[in-house]
Order: sequence, then C-alpha cells, then structure tokens
Amino acid sequence: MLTVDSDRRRRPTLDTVAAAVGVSRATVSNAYNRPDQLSSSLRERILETARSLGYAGPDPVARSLATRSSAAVGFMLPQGLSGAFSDPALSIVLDGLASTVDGHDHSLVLMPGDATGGPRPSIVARAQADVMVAYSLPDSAPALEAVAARGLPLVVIDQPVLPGSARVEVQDYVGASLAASFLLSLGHSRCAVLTFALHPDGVSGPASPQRRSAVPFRVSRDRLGGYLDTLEKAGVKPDNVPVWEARGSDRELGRLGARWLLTRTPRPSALLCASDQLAFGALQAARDLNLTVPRDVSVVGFDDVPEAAYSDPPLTTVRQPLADKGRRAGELALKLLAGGRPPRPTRLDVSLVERASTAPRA
Amino acid sequence: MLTVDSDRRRRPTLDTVAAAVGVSRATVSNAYNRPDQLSSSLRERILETARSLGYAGPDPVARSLATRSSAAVGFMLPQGLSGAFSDPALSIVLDGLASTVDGHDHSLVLMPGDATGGPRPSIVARAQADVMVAYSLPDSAPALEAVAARGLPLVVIDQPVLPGSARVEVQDYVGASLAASFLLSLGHSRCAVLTFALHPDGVSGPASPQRRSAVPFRVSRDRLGGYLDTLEKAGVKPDNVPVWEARGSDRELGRLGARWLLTRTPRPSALLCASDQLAFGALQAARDLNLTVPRDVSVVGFDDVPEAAYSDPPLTTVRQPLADKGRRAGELALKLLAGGRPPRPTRLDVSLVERASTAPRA
DNA sequence: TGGCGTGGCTGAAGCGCTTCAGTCATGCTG
DNA sequence: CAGCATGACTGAAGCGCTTCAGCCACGCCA
Repeated sequence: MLTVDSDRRRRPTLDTVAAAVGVSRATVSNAYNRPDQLSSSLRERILETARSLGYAGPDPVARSLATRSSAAVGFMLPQGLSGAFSDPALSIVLDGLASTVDGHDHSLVLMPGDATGGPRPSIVARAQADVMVAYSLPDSAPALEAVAARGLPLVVIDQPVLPGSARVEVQDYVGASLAASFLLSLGHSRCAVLTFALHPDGVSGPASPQRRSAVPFRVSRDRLGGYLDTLEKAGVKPDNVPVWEARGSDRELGRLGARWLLTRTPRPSALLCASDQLAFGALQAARDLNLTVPRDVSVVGFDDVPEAAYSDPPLTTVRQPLADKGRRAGELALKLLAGGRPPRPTRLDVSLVERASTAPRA
Repeated sequence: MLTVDSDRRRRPTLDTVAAAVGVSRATVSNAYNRPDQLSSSLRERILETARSLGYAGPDPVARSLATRSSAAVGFMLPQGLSGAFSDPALSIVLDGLASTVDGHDHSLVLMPGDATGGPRPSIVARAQADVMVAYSLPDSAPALEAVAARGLPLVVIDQPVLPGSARVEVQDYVGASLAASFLLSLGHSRCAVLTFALHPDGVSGPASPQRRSAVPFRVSRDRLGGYLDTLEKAGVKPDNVPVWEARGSDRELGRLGARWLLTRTPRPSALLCASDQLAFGALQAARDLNLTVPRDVSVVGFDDVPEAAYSDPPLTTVRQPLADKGRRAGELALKLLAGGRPPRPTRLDVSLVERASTAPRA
C-alpha cells in the first residue's frame, strides 16, 4: 500500500547509502549521475540498497546548490492565474514552452502577477529558477529589475528589448494593419476597436486619447497602433474611431465592450478585436442586440486560436504561431542556460485568415 | 538603463558583503532575515553596501538547503498544460491555490502530465518543492509513488484517499444525482451522458460497458455513477443510457460528443454533461442540428463556471465551489508544511443551479 | 622486467547559506 | 560596587550534494 510518510527528520542521504554499501559518497553520487564511472554490478548494488533504505535519489536542492543550476525556468505573468488562463492564447504559448522545457528535464516555476502588471519583486528574488521568461509584462515592470538584480538570463515574449535579454515576438503591428486594411478593402470605414488592457490598472471602459498614448504593454500598443495608423492612412481620423479597453482578454469582457461599441451612433459597421476571445464576446454581443454577423457588422479577431474555426460564424482573424512562440522561448531559455549569448530577436510572422465573420459593407 | 548581466561567474555572496562591511557573515544574514538581531544603523549600512555591490539577497537555493525548505508547492496535473487550461474549472482552482500560496511567499512549481495521466516520476523526483498537490490524477499514478518515495507531504484534490495525505474533494456523486433527479422530475427518462475522460488513454467515443467500469479517475467515476445510479433507481437501465466519453473537457470535444448523442434514435430528450465546458459544446451541437434548447433537448452541466450564467441559454448546472477548492488545498498544503498532521478530508458541498437550459419534457 | 595506460574508486574541497551557542561590552539593580 | 540581565555581534558546524585530482591494482607492450 502506498503511504505518504512526511516525516522528514531522518531521511537517508547519500552518506547513509554509501555507509550501507561500504563505498564512498562519491561513488553513490556517480551511480546516479555517471553510470560509466563505476562497474555496473556495483551500481546495481547501490541502487538496490538505496531502494531498500527508502532513498529516493539525490536531494534536488542540494544538487542544485552543488551544480549551481536549479533546472527550472521561471515564467512571469502579467496577471493572476485565473485571468491569465481564461486566455487560450497564453495557454498555448505556455504549453509550447512547457513541452520544450519538460523535454529537457527542467521544470516550470510560475510567478503570477498582481495589480502592478507583474510578479512582486520578492517573489522573483526567491524563485528557484536559473532563467526567467517574461510574458507580456508592461515596460519597466519591477519584476524585470529583480531579474536583472539577480543576474539571471532573461527571455522576453511580446515585449520591448532589454539589453542582454533574448526575445521572441510577433509582428503585431503588421498583423493589426493587415486586419484593418482588409476591412477597409471591404468598404468598412466606420470601424471600432475592442482591445485588452492598455494600462495595468485594471480599468475597463472607453479609451480616451490619453489612455491611448504611452501604452506600457507593447502588444496592446502595437495592435492598437496598427489599427489606428492604417485607418488614418485611409483618411479615418483616429479620434473618430471608438475604442473600448477591456481590462482583460476574455469573452465576457469582450461582450461588455462590444455592447458599448455597437450601441454608439452611428453604429460601427466593423469591429477590430485585439484577441479572438474579445471577438467571441463581440459575436455574442451582436447576437444579444439582434445583429447578424457579418451582415450587420463584421468582426475580426487576433490570434487564431483553434476555436476561431468553430465559432458561429467562424472568425476572420490574424493568425500568429502561438505554440511556436512558446517553443521558441523555451529553446532560447535553454540556450541562454547553456551559456549562449542572446541571439537576435526571433520575429514570428502573422497572416490573415479569412472566414465568415466579415463581409463587404452592406 | 536596465541591463541583464547573466555572467554568473563572479556574483557576490554573503561573504563578499560581509568582508566589504567588515562584519561576520552571520550578521549579514541577519540583516536580511532577522532585522531585530542587529542595530538598524548597521543593517542599513549592510543593505546599502549590498546594493552597491550588486548583491541581490541570499541565494534561494543555498537558503533552501540550509533551511531545508524550498518555499514552493508542486502542482501535479493529469495532462499537458494546454489541455489543462482549456478547462476553466482547473484555472479557477489553480488560481485559488496560487493566491493562498503566493500570500505566504511560496511559489508554484507546475508539473504537467503526459499520456500516463500524470507527471513523469523523474520530474517529481527532481522538483524543488516541499509539498505536492495532486489534481485529479488517476488512481495509482506513478507520480504519486514518486511523491511517497521522496517522503513529501501530499494533498490530493478530487482523488481517493492516500494514507498520510490530506484531501479536499467535492460531493461529485451527490451532485450528479442531483442533476439526474432534477431531469427525472421534469419527466426526462430518455437521458444521455456526456463525460470527460474515464481512462487516461486519450480515447474519445461511445463508452462501452467495459470502459464504464473500473474507471481510474475518481471524479469521472463518481459523476458517471451518480447519473447512472439515479437513473437506474428510477427504472432506467444503465445499458440503455448512451454515454459518450470525451478525452478532455473542452467545448469542441463536447460538441463532437453531443452531436453523436443527439443523432441517436430515439433522440435523448436530455443531456447530462460532466462539465460546463462539455455542456457548452452540447449547446453548440444542438444549434448545429437545428434543435432548440430547452424545447427540444434539456442540457445540464457541472461546475457552474462563471460563464454558465451567460451562455445561450444560461446553463442549468451543478455548482461546486471551485475557488474554495483551490484555497483549501493551499491551506492544507501550508499546514502540512508547518508540520501538521493531515486533517480529516475537507468535503465541499454542491448544489443545483436552475437556469434556462432545462425544461419539462415536451 | 620496467614502464605505462586504464578502469574503478576515494578524499576532500567546495556550493552559499542558516543557526545556535557563545563572547563581550554596556547599563541597570540593589 | 558586585552581580546580572540585555543587546549586538561572531565562530563554526552543518544542510546534502558534485567534482576533480589522485590513488591503486591490473594487464599489456616492448
């Protein structure tokens, strides 16, 4: 019967095993880490004895201290977990990262963020990881300084460069332009924008001109910029484009924002949504208001999460390679760990996927 | 300018600082951990010197070794991350856990599972955590043995007892009965069941009688059992109840399963879904088939995730206190860490929430 | 026979920190 | 003024492991 004995007082150590077998501690260590350093018969005997003594292998912490490596990568999030995981895009990125990291027998330490838009510095200072990955933190988050203070290698996803760090990012600005141009080509000049947080203060609402400038989140900044610049080039004044800022990126927040946008006068004929989740919310809001998509209003998302292909109607959206992003970040992290210099930023491509949520202006 | 210097060769240590200030290493340690042990002027001087030397505080690994505590809780998942986080119920639980753990300056180490229905034992053996939380692993997952081998305290969520471990669980069987009784009371005797994985082998499809028995996931077992037993008591033979087993718990899998169930002849007049996500998929499937919920078919979910109140139609479902579950697990973990004996299992209540996805049989 | 490469094992020096039993002034009490 | 708390600081013993320079015996070659 499997029993949990949490009495840690007198757990066996390498020495216990060494003494029991009658060899040196170094040899027992080798039995676990360098099988080629001892005869296989002795190794067998050691492992056997260890088992019978209830020794579960070298203690991870002591091992980390001795090797100066904790075999873990830290992941810093801009928000708490529940908010974060209602965003499938993040889940996919994280999964890509996890599988890479996991494949190299490294583990993943999660550092949820708080209202400041990143994990508390004390958390970062104490995290047992030897490389950090920052996901979409606001510019100059305190967490980033904490990483620098520790001298840990850093890879940032969807963020501005930090000297000495590796980076993977997506052509958000280009993607947003793509979306806007497409709507313009369909004749939609009365567009509205539904975006997730521009500032880390947890506020939802119409985005005033002030809030639209000096946006600390690079992704939000680039997507919003891509939309507005493109519209402007076509002669649409940014100030005339209604923008709703949702404090997060989930359906419900999207629905709320879209309801507001779709009840402006004149009603926008198309919605540019900064994420698919927000777009799904927008589809819902349209239904709530008895509007038909795309007849009454066109909707375009961003991300191309798997579900975008199955929504009602299927979503026109900007595809970005989410899983790749995570994998790349993982590879970069491992490379930095191995002592590599930070390579040039990895830029991933975006493309527009046309589905059924958009149509020429009626 | 914030710069990342990942050159870890010559980082300052406690000794460096001690030497610079001209005090003993113990005193510097105290400056960080026991401010009351030295004069505040000296402490100030030490901290100042540390800062100027680029010393970011005691190394977490060394500290862990010395204190025999790594200030981290490990979270073992039954599946990979992306699958896991498409399940909002899990996100909420995890968030509850994280906030508790985080509030005590502990971090969270994630151990994603693989095809075996849990993390690989090697991952568990090397994880730097001093208490483990297992979430809905199958009975006798290898990961659990690895935990036992290390002698780490364990708290299990939604799983059978393990001697020596703490446990938090929900009255799944009762909840499932509630749902089934409710449908029966509305006159639905032709019910079908849409459940998530009964076995960890990643198979989706109609669940044969063999697959319905010896189910290793406690939650699946209890919910399915609650449904079928209740129906049987009302005279409905379990063998006549179609059951679809989805390999995971997301909308798309739910939609697939529901499509199959709703195209049986005779068509079921009600669907018992083991999670809200599956139920949302079922609502979608009904729409796809031009069926109106609840007129043509009633649907009941399980979990009561926030979105259940907003779906179209709003979902009748079994409520379980998800965030509580996570928080409780966190508290238990911390209590075990503090040396407490495992308390009696925490059982959380369930209740039925009636919304608009159910109606009397036509 | 002497020299030498080699496989198999060990001793001991760390890794960077915490902690606890002291030491030593200092000020207070009676 | 002896006696004694008290506050401030230190020395040294670990925490459990990795690693590397050796050491030793053995067999092989010339």
